[in-house]
Amino acid sequence: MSKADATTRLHIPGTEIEVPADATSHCFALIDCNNFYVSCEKVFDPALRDKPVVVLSNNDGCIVARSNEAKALGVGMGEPYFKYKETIEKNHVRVFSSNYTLYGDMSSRVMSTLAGCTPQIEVYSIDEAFLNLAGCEHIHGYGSLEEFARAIRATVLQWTGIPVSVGIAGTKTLAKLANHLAKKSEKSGGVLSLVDSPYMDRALEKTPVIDIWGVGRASAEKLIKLGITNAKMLRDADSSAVKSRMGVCGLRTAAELKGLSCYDLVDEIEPRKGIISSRSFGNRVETLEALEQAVASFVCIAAEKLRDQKSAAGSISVFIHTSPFLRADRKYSNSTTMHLPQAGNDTGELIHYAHAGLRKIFREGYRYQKAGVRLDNIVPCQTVQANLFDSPNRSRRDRLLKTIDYLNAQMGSGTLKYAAQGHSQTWRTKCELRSPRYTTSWDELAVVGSS
DNA sequence: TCTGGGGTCCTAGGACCC
DNA sequence: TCTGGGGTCCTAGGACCC
Repeated sequence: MSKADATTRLHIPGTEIEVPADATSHCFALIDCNNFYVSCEKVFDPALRDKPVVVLSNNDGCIVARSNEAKALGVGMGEPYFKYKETIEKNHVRVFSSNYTLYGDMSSRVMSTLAGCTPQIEVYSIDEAFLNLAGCEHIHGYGSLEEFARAIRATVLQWTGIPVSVGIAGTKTLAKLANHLAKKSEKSGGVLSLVDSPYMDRALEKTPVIDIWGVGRASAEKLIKLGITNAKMLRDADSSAVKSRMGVCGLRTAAELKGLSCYDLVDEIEPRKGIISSRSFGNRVETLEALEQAVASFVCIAAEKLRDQKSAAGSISVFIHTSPFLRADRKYSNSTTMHLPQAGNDTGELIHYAHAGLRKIFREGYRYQKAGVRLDNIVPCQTVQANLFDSPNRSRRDRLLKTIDYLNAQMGSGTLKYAAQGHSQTWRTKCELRSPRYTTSWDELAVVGSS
């Protein structure tokens, strides 16, 4: 298919990142359930309507969902419960411990409703999905994308009781941004499209960098120091400045804000590359025996998930750490990875290795509050053949470009990652084949070429 | 003249997402 | 006093192999 060819073509000198040839022809919708966990609770108890409600994390430690009424009281997302206890009691906020079985079930109902609306859907998280809306409004006989999106929204609400917001745009990052604005704007009615929108610049201007999908706290701080405070400024920023602060991810985000799609819809569910089962203990755990018991039960959970996805673990990691809120000099953490002689998913065997790892790291520490276990799957490894160069007199840069041509021709898919590694007093080039999504940049090649 | 070059695996940390 | 859990990807350096 021509689309596959376009997405795998390697970087062309002079541009910062590779962008697929059809990057401007997409139409994504991001459907996001409003206050999802709270909305689930409200479905099952209509008396909660218009009441302030919050849902707490495991161990009732943090607030992980808030109704609009609770948000209005200033209750923060991801904040520890005890900080807001007073506000919550004073305002008769209803408090729920999380019920992930219920949320998982409601999520499947929402997702299957959405799947019935369009042929292509990517379930992005428990409460979000990307849809490919290209051409859909005509198939279903609607006059516009927005009209179609409003119909989807009404269907989900009617069939599941869950209110959703819809953002529509040419890239995933812009669809996220549109969704964000749809949630904030009263008059949007929960649907906002930035496709061919005269308000694009204004929408970007209104969005602070921290609210951009892919920009977290660390990058936001760096961008603000550069004077880049909103999405429009990031879109129009100098690429090399963005690259040096945020790496290739930053370049992709900036490209997506320009309307060049770098992230495609992923509609196949890949097996997990690692499985983590970990828990904070309610109280301090200090003996090896207690930790062994905890680790054994975590391994059981992880091994079951492993068998569910029909994988086998090649290694198992165990980690322990004290509360992250202790003073620096009281903190301790340690971890180890045990390699299995043969990949497996037998609980007993995995517990055996996990315990061996735990004993190893326990000797070095003194007090632990958290313990967990992680399984790493065997990941197939892709290889690039060497012996690409026959003429040793060619300049390095020239040879690298030859390599790119060669691999383009040979592999058909996949892209190269280049890095320079100091070795003796000279530079060494490294190239690894990675999955097709990753791209290289001219900057890196230039460093190698000029050294 | 010009220190070799290509490649794998591992570790560890950082950043981001929900 | 009380601060979640499960993920992905990227970067960089080092050891080691032929």
